[in-house]
Parts: sequence; C-alpha cells; structure tokens
Amino acid sequence: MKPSNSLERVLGVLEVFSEDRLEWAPEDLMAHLGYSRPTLYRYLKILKDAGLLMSSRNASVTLGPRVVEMDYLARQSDALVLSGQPHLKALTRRYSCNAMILRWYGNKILCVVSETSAKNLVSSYPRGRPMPLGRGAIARSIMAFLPRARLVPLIEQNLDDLRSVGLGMTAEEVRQSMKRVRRAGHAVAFGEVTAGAVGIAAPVLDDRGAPIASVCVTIAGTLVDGAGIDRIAIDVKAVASDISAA
Amino acid sequence: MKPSNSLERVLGVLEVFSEDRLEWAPEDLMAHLGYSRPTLYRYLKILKDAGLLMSSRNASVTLGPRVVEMDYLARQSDALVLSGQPHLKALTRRYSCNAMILRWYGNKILCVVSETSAKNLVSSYPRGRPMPLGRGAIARSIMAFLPRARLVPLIEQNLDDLRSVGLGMTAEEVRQSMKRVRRAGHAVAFGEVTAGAVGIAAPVLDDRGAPIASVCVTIAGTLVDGAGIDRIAIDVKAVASDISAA
DNA sequence: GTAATAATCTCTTATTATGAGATTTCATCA
DNA sequence: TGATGAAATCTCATAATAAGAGATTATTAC
Repeated sequence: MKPSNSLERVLGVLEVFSEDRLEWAPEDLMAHLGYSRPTLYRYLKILKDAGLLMSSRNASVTLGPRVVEMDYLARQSDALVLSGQPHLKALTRRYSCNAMILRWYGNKILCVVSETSAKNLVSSYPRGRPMPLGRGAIARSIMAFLPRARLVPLIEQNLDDLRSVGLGMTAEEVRQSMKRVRRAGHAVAFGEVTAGAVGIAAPVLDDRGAPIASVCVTIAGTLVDGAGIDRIAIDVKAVASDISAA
Repeated sequence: MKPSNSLERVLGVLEVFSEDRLEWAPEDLMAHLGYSRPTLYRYLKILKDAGLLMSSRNASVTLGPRVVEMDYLARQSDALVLSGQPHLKALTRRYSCNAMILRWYGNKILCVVSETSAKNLVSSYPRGRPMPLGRGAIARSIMAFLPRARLVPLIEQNLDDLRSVGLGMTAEEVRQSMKRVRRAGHAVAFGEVTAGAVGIAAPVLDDRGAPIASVCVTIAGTLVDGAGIDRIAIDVKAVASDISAA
C-alpha cells in the first residue's frame, strides 16, 4: 500500500488529511511522508493549483475548494443519491425519524445522503463522515452479507466493540450472530451509536449479491415497540431492494 | 494552463468532470485528454485506488467516495464555514430567508454554507455549486472589490449578462456601477438569479482588502421594502466584516 | 460456447522527476 | 525603513521511471 510511483505520491498528500488532522504544516508533511523539500513543495503547488488544497493563514495547508465542487458533482452523479433520496423522503414522511444511505467502500462506511423528520434526533453522521465498523445496525447489515473470507478479519479487528454490544464472546459466536442477521435480511440496534435511538438497517446488494450500501432508519426508542420496529424493517428492506435493482 | 508533467496530467483527469459531464467512458477520456490507452488506464487505476474515482455500472467512471469524505473534512477545517455558520443561523432566525456564504476562487464563486428559514424559497445554489459571474448581488459584491486590472477582463467576459441586468451599456459604465457598489459596501439584486427573490450581499475581505468570499441573504421580494432591504444590508455587512476579522 | 469489447501487461527508450544546496521571496520586528 | 529569520523556489546533473506500440488477458454479451 505504500506509494510506488510519483503519481501515487502526489495523491498520498491528500490521504494524510483526516478528522484528527485537518491542517498540515509543510514541515510536518515532509517528515510524515518522507519527501524532500523541493519535492513536497512541487506537489503542494500542483495540488493547490488544482484547487484540491489551499493554504490557510498560518502557512499550513487544508483541503481546498475544488473538493467542495467535486462533492457537489459527485452528488449529481451518484446512483445511490439519485435513486435513494425520494425513498428517504418517503420514509421520513411516514415516521418521525432519520433516514440515510451509506456506502460501503474499502472497509469504510460512509454516509452519502440523509433526510430527517425527527426534530431533536440529530444524526451524528452527516454526508461524508465514516462510521465505525464495530457498532450499529448499519455496520452489521453490511458485514453480514460479506463472504466469510472478507468477514472474519473484520470481526477480529473489531472484536472488542462487537463483544460490547452483545454479539458474542468469540469471533465464532459473532459470526453466528451475523448469520442470523443475514437470514433476517436486516439488522436492529438499540442505542449502540446514539443513546436512546434505535437503528434499523438493510443492505443494498449489487447483482452478484455483494453489499455496496446500507439503508438505515434511526428513530427514538420511545416511539417504537417490537411491532413498530418490524413494520419499519419491512419498509427499509423494501427501499433497499428497490435501490439494489438500479 | 495545459499540463506539463505527469503529476498534473493525472489530476487533469479530475478536471474534466463538470455539471455537463458527470460520467466519462475511458474511450472518451483518451480522446479528450489525448492520453494513450495504457497511460489513461494507469491514471484511472491510481485515481480509483485513491477513491477519487469509481467506475459505474456501464464501465464509465464518476467521482468517487473519497471526494465525499474529503468534503466532509473540508467542512471541518474551513474557517468560513466554522466562523460563518452561527452568523447564518442568526440571520435566518431574524428574517424568513436564505443566508449563505460563498467563496471566491479562481474566477469562480462557490457556495460553502447555506442556511434557510424560508419554507418555499429554495436556494438553487447549494454547497459546491459554482455561480455565474454576470448576475446577482453576490457576484457584484465580490467584483466591486477587485483591483481594476482584475475587474476589467471579468466585466468584458460577462458584458452581456451585466448589461442585461442594467449595470450599464459599456464596460466603462459597468465599472462605474461597480464603484458605487464598492462605496456602498454591499450589493442588491432584484430577481437576477431567482425570479421574485431579492439578493443582498457583502464581501468578506482579507487583511489586504482583497475579497475572498461573500455573505448573501436572499429573501422573497414580497417580504421587504426599501427600508427592510437597508436593515438587512446592515446586518449582512456586519456579518461579513465579522468574518473578515478571522 | 464464442465473439466482441474492455482492461492489463511487456519491454525498451526517451523523458522527466528528484534532491543537495544555493537563492530568492516573504514576513516580522527593531 | 532596513535587517533578520523563515518559508518557498530555483538550478542542474543524474538516476529513475513514465510512456506507448502492440500483444495478451479479462470481462462481458449473445
């Protein structure tokens, strides 16, 4: 995974930006990436000219305006957004809730659209924020549909979290829980991500049955009982399979 | 502006995505960019691995999930968003309107945040969408604060639009109109971008007095008279200068 | 199964990215 | 305003590697 050519090395600069580190001083980038001074400045110049980076007041760099523009364009071309948004609006009309679609990519789960009708239940996962793999209905709805070879290492990496939400003590027990989720076709979680909120999620599958996204409804625990959850689960699954078709 | 090295050429692939063309077939990219087949596929592979591109069903490519993630990060680190958002919330609390901040970069005006309290006045410029230079209070509030050398070519490029909104028949007359905007410290536009809407915008200036952004309130024309507009203009200018300070 | 298309590989050559160090630009304070 | 320190850019020889023609291998579609 370490960059082997100069093209990957330029892009490597973009990889270092994360929620923990939104601003980088050139000096730190040199140290962190191991590029020489002229090389780093060359890269920065190119990335700034492309608008992907910009320099903030104190000479350090942050992500730039072209990123913002590209996200707008990505919204226009994303099949999940285009086909999913009307469904989300319908869900939020029917229930006082938070409805969202999250994409599965490279061991990350990323929110791509969300709609809300619940006044005080604000989603802590807006568009673009990656979500943990170990907790929540969304993660489970996706993991349960992965092939075993893909699933097992993920379980092992997140065993502490998975254990703490009661999916089993050992990796094998967790895998059995996942099987049950797969059979049900959806996952339910009580307050695993947001206290007091119930999450109900179903996977969007591609034509080979591999998960590519998840549809999730989050609703205040006080608003639903078991039967209510079942009803929502049916709707969520319907939406997910509808999106799968496209 | 034509790429001179391989690093700029890879990034050149990202430049071709626009509102008019959200999806590209590799074959078309080869023709459009003039890269050979192996080279183009090499570039695509690298950009896909970085998550900046992804391939859609029909083998063509679109912007990818890392773009979405980077926009989320950009939101977290953007001083305009961080310092501006509370102000926008205050403005929308005070008036039934649409309040937004737009960044000026590379001859483009790009929305970075927007808040709204008006039910049926939906902004047609969400985050990331570039806005025309020839129409609207926002464009004018920025252009009026550019140095003459920068301003004149822009006026000439957009003369048709500028004329059609009544800023003057010749470039020189338009420039005089801009001077008046500059003296007033804000721009007002009636239905130039959205029919029936009034736009009131003031520039955010850096420490050298160069415009870097604009604060704009859009409100239904039926809700305000001249005095109302003046009141809003004062608030908008206050917000803009407050943001300028940071 | 086969045909058609799409993507990747191979390998040589010319191109060009690289980094040490010098130089220039920029900002800051006396 | 001029001096001081830091940040960014430039120069240039050399090693590194990106490029492309054409062949080969995947992937679809039928």
